[in-house]
Amino acid sequence: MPEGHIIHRLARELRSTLSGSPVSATSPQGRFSQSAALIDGLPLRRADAYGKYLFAEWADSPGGDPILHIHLGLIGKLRRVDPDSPERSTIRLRLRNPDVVWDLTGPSRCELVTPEEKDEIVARIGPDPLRRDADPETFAHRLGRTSRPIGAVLLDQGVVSGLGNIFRAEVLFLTGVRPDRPSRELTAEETDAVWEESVRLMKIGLRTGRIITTDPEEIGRPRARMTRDDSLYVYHRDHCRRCGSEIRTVEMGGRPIQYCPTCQPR
DNA sequence: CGATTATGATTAA
DNA sequence: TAATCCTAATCGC
Repeated sequence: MPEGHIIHRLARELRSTLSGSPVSATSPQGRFSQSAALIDGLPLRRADAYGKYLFAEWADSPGGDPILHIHLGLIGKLRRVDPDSPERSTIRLRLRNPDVVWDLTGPSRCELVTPEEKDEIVARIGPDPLRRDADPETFAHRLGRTSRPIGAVLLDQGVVSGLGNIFRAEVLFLTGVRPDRPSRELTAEETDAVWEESVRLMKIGLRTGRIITTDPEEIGRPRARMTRDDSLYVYHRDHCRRCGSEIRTVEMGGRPIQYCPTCQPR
């Protein structure tokens, strides 16, 4: 159940824990056995995140270097587990080196791709606020091209990649934009603000490993000591964390989004 | 113990 | 829009 910041953290952790020695790859569940065999015993060359898409590239393969593409979807998990933990039947992929074990369960995508296929995937998705090479102008351009509500557009990974249901609600709260505003009718200032808030919030997520969008000054305690009730303004709340107004929920982009009718005027 | 829910996205209709 | 995929924690009875 991750948004982009979690995928970036996973890429970083895969790099730091799996580099340096050959990695064994197995599929206790069986569904990925054939592909796992193709990367079994290879060294990790690199691991990167683009939005919610994770790529692990392997070296020294006789048949061209394969790239493992993972997308966790809504329920997928990639977690570091105790090296002695049992091989449960839901583990699609287990990666192991002399020190650590990683288990992948419930992914919506787990496949080997070629470098060309990876490039196609990356080319298809919009800029990722967590990447240095992200281009805000591409984001602005794609926002201006559609009349769909901004709330739906922020979930469209072809427009901006890495935002999920929590970040989109909180970004719109912090920029004072109602989710039902037609995307192309946002002012240039609002569009800039939506991008900048996405960058700022996701960086905090990357640093802390949690989605924390509230201002520590406003809340009166540091982020490290915030409870669930402190950390968000509108997502899954009954009342606005800032003004106390009753939060409204509407369906947008196929999923519920919350907003504050007071802090987010039309 | 079955139903529901969850930070997602693709495919079909 | 709806159906579908996949897992696991939590909820309601």
